[in-house]
Amino acid sequence: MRTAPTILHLDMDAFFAAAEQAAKPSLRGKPVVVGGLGPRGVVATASYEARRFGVHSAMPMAQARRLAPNAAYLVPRFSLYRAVSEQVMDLLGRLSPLVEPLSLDEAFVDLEAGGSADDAASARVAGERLRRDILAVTGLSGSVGLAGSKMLAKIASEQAKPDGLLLIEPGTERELLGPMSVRTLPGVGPATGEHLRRAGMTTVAELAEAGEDELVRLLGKAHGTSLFRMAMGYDDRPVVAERDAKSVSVEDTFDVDLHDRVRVRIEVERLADRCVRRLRESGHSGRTIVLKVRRYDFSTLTRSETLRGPTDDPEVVREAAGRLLEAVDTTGGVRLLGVGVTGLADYTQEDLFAQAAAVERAEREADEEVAEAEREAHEVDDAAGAGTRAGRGAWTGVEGAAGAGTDSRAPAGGAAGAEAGAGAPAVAGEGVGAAGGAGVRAGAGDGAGAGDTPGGAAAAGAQAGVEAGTGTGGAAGGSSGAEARAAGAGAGAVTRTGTGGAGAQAGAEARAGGTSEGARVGAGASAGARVGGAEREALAARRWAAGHDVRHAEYGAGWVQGSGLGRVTVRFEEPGSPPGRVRTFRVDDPDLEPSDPLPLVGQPTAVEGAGQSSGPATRPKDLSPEEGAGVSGASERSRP
DNA sequence: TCTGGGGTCCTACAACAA
DNA sequence: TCTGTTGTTGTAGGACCC
Repeated sequence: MRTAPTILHLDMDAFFAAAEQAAKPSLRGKPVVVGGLGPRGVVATASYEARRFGVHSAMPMAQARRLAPNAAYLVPRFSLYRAVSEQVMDLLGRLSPLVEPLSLDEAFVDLEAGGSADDAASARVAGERLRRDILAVTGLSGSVGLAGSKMLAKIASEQAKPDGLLLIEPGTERELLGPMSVRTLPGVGPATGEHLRRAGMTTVAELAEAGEDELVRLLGKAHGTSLFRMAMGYDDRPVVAERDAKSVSVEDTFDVDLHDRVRVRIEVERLADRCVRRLRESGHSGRTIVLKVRRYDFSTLTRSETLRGPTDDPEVVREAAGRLLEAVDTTGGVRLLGVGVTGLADYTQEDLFAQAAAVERAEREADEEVAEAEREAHEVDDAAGAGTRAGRGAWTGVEGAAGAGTDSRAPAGGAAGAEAGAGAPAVAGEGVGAAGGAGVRAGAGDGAGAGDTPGGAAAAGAQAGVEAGTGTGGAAGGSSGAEARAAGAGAGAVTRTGTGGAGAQAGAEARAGGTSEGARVGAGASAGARVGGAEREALAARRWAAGHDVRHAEYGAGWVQGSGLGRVTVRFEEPGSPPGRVRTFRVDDPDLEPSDPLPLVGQPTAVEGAGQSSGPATRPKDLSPEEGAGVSGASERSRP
């Protein structure tokens, strides 16, 4: 607990919804709801206009639609939010090296550690300048809390919302907290709140009066002790800049409960693969595999298994998850499945036996990937696809070696520069590439005919450090490729699979590798050849998801307002433009393609003293910096 | 009229070892 | 050798957060 209010908490106002409003001029001042649009979706964020109708976070989307039928309903665009978040975090980093992000839109900053403030006056100046800078750089508003502890800074920013700043003078904490609801304190949710209410405690003052022993008796040691300290205004948790991830998990809620045991098993394997992908992207391996099952009645159970050593092998995780599934009764239906990995390590202790099996496994996976490809095709999200960007294959996009082409008779893998390649020219999915040699990275590709099942997709390096890739790209094939990266000397052998035909999975891997080129290859072509009418509709709905950015050859940038019945409706406007006009196209209109989010404001040249900064070239008119600058007066909240 | 996804932390209990 | 205690690990579930 410090004597000066130099811990800052920033919370962006209705972040997702505000970002969408900034990106879409026609939505400014209107109710906007961002969240899952499926039958089981929930609200992630509602704009302040939508909140007036009673819509709030975590509310079922169906309920939100009843309350605010005329609001704009959009799916989240995390790529946009991440980009804005990075800009904001960058600004925070200028205040102090000690920045603790809590989520995309929230962070603590230790102003004292950065030398930006050492008393109330300088902290207030830093907080107000930060709000101005955020507005200038992103066009969005954020609320700032300043206090001598993290807990109070967070409470302060909450009280300051929206678009305000509140500073809590050290020494006034108990007086301030006393009349507040127990639910104000971090860690008191619905269950604990109800527990305390039954014990006759509804305000923070009543918690403090009850005493530590009573709270420990009610809530247990850790929770009781920490709650008592918070009620007393004590909180000396430091701002921690770097936190190691402790687990990685993925989960899916299904639109309709799954009853077929085989299908459940397939979904678990898919999730295991996705989880491993995420695990690898984060540079981790893990030791404990966790399976999560939510049943038809919403009861949730988890089963876990701890391995002898950490792994990032998809086959190992898949098998463990499969074993765990065996022990779960799924009769009645499954609503949600999840696969997670905990006990993370930043190295992989590869099982030598698994390495030996890698090649054989890659072949088997190639077959399985065909089925996977169809599924993934439904999930083509920001992987643009549609075969409009023929070019390098997914893996070659990552590795830089020539490989699968988009022709149905793709020439096989080649080599570029110092990289050696060995490939087998393949016509109908038969082909095996192998490469050897220390430090050599080789690419091998095989092309499959239309609708063909790709054959061999195996490659193995003979020595440590060898990386061999095999990719398969069939123009109409929905074919898949498997890359086997094997190392004889035990140096981090990894097996990977990529789906060339569907684009989605390969795209994800390609992005991880730093290029999105691979994401563009051959998605629509394979999907279109295989899916039926209803599925095609679902695919189009995914591709033209409400709110996503598009570009039309003639009309320029816009966003999807809706799609269905083979049509997609686009509003042509962009962050700096006036509200735009709406036009409707066929979902397969060749002039229309998905595009990346545009910056919310023009890139300013300097942020230093944002009042004098060049400012955005295209600042949204209802988010002028003057509004943000006026924090000290009207928008600041103060306690009576 | 139902209840997402990705996390963290805590508690309880059983098994086991020192 | 048996018993009790304590600490650790694995497992399952719950609460909470954004």
